[in-house]
Amino acid sequence: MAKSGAKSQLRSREAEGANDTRLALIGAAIETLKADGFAGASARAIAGRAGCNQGLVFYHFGSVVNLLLAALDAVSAARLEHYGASVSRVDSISGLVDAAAAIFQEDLNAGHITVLVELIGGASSTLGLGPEVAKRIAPWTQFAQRSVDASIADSPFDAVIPSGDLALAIVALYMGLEMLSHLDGDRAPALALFAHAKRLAALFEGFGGSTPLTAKPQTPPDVPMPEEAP
Amino acid sequence: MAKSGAKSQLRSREAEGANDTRLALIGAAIETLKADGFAGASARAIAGRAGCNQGLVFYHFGSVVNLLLAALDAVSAARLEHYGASVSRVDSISGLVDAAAAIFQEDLNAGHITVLVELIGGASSTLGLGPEVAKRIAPWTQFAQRSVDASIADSPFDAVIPSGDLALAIVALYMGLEMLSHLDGDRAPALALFAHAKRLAALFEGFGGSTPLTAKPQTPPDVPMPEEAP
DNA sequence: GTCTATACTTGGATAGAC
DNA sequence: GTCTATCCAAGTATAGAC
Repeated sequence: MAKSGAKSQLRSREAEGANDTRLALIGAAIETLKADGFAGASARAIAGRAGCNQGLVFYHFGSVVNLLLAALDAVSAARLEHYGASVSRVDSISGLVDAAAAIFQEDLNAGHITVLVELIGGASSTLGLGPEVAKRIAPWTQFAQRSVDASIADSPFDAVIPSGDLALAIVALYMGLEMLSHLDGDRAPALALFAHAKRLAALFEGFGGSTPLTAKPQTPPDVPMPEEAP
Repeated sequence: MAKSGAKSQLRSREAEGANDTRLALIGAAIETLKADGFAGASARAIAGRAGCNQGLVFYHFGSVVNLLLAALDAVSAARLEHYGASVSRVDSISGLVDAAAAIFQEDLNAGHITVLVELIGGASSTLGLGPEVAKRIAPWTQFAQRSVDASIADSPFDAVIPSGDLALAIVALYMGLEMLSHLDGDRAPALALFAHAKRLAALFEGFGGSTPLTAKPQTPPDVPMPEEAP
């Protein structure tokens, strides 16, 4: 953040400016993690991107790692809110796959998952980071499990695999696809998987007997999703 | 590597010693990537673990990144050879799942995949590393595809999802499960997934009609696997 | 709150002795 | 081929001026 031009005489204005730099640093930390990874996310690189001084990282967050965790918090909160909105009106497997495909494409293009993946990788080198990151991933798997429960409860699916284990697999697959797609810059194969998943979902719905095999069921939501965790 | 004690007078002995340090450095690089991640894999840390001087990293490999890539080559070669031996006598889906479960447990306990995952994460921060890592992952997905082809060709599976896309998903899931298990130190949920996969495989074999639903087919290999890529 | 300046540490890489 | 010594760049973190 540049100097605040004219000196502000109101406490509220000063606090506002301080909050602006906090947000600017968090945003810059997110972008730096996406572009340069954990190893490249230094206080200097982040502050440079935010347009402010390097020392402010330590003034506002105490350490670089704390800033990175604040960045993860921000990404996690924003994405979970968006996921909830997308999935709230889904109550079929193929509908869930549709929503997941759209969400995944967004995440892939914007690099949201990269933030998560880089911090997991960085957790190996920074003492104490692992548990903090794990704490922030839990809501993702919980959300996945709730979504699976809501749209699969009455299908034959939950008989063969518990929703908790399926949620873990979904999150793992999500992260793995992000890594591979990000690595060779080719998003097409990962997106193709969702097309296959949709076909499989239609197949399962056919076995369930509730919906035809080819048609895409767009039933109105009669069972609202539970509220998001705060 | 410690000093070679008595001075060796044979060229072959000297070359032997040099190769020993090369191997020691590669082994130490692998262990350092597992323990301290990409960000912690410095020339000093690796050489310290190998018991030799830091300068030898640059003498033998030119740069730290080159040593890390050599480490990935070593892990990749060793694991692919082992995978090939495990899968070579498999020609059913449930047999493949059995082999994959055993292999995954080994990889998880030994941390073999961590080497791969850390290098992918590090590729974001080091210019030019990405393509080199991608080049070394290709054999893994190719192997997965060949294995899927060999044991699934006559099942209804390949009608709904091409083996190439399925192979990508398997590798992605493999890496994602490694990351999550490594993060919170709990391997049980990932391993539970393989039990579910086995049940699913038996289900598919039942639909295929070629094998009974509960029995594990252990037919001798009549179609040898193709040779490994060099 | 923000900036400049600086102390301290670690890491990549090279030169030269043995 | 290996080691010691060293240079230089980059990073974390703090102190003090504004």
